Amino acid sequence: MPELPEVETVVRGLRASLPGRTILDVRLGRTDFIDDPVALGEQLPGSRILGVTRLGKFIAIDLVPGGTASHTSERLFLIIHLGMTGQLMTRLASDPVPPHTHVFFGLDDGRELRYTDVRRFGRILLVPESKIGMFRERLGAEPLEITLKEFCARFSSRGARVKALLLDQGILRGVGNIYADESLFRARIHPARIARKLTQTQLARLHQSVRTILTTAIRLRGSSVSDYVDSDGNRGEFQLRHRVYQREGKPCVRCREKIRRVIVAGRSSHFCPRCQPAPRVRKVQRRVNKS
DNA sequence: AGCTCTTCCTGAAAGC
DNA sequence: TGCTTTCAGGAAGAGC
Repeated sequence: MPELPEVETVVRGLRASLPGRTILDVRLGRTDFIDDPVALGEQLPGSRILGVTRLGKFIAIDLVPGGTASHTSERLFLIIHLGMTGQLMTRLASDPVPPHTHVFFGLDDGRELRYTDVRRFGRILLVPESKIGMFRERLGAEPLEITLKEFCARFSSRGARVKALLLDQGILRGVGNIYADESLFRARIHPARIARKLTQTQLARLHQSVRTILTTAIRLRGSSVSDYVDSDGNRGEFQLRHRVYQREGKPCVRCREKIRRVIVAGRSSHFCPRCQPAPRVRKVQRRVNKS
């Protein structure tokens, strides 16, 4: 599923071929995941693409309005979240259309930017430049930019499980289930540990592990475990390097113990019980029946 | 306030 | 074999 490395790979692909193009038209299929579908058709045709950037797991396409709205409108950001099964690809308008393709942006070079999403957990919205600051403020820090000091500040005061905090987009933006589990394994921290009980050494290890895992995953163009493909339709390769994610019952690469899966923060969490020791639980007094 | 659980959706895979 | 059930997950919203 698309997390930071996958979204970064898509963004790099789009950045290579979209800037300078003009959106000619917008065609919509199902729209229940689009904040304001009417606005897409009204505001996008005629607009020119300036650039493509990533904000956490969001793709931001920077546009200059050029259509009927150009005399009033400021710059605009087309924001796309891929959810779980979303795919954003450029194709020739004449290419066959895969099922569950719900949005088509016709371009001035004979191609289309297409959004396909089986489960429609994704999201599409338009944000005017004047409000992009507000949008950005609700997101946490970029995991590849945050300093150790700031990282510790965001974790060491919290009573939630470390896994829940890694997934919280208001703390770090871009980490999802795969990279949370892989980072925790690398840092040798159990996903159910309470964040404020982690030592400085453990937090430092986690900070560095998140960076290492994400950087490596970007280099391998993301993890393709189900539907993920990049903007050219190619799969990633980081799934071949997964140490715990979806490896339940298989031997730990470090100690051979069987990888386990438990639910933490409502999410499947994969870990090695030997390398990532469980948090100490106050033993419940067990009353022994004496008679 | 802070944290966890539930809900949305579909198709693949497991279960019977 | 074929039908039914379960499971996956991002993030909003409900619940505790």
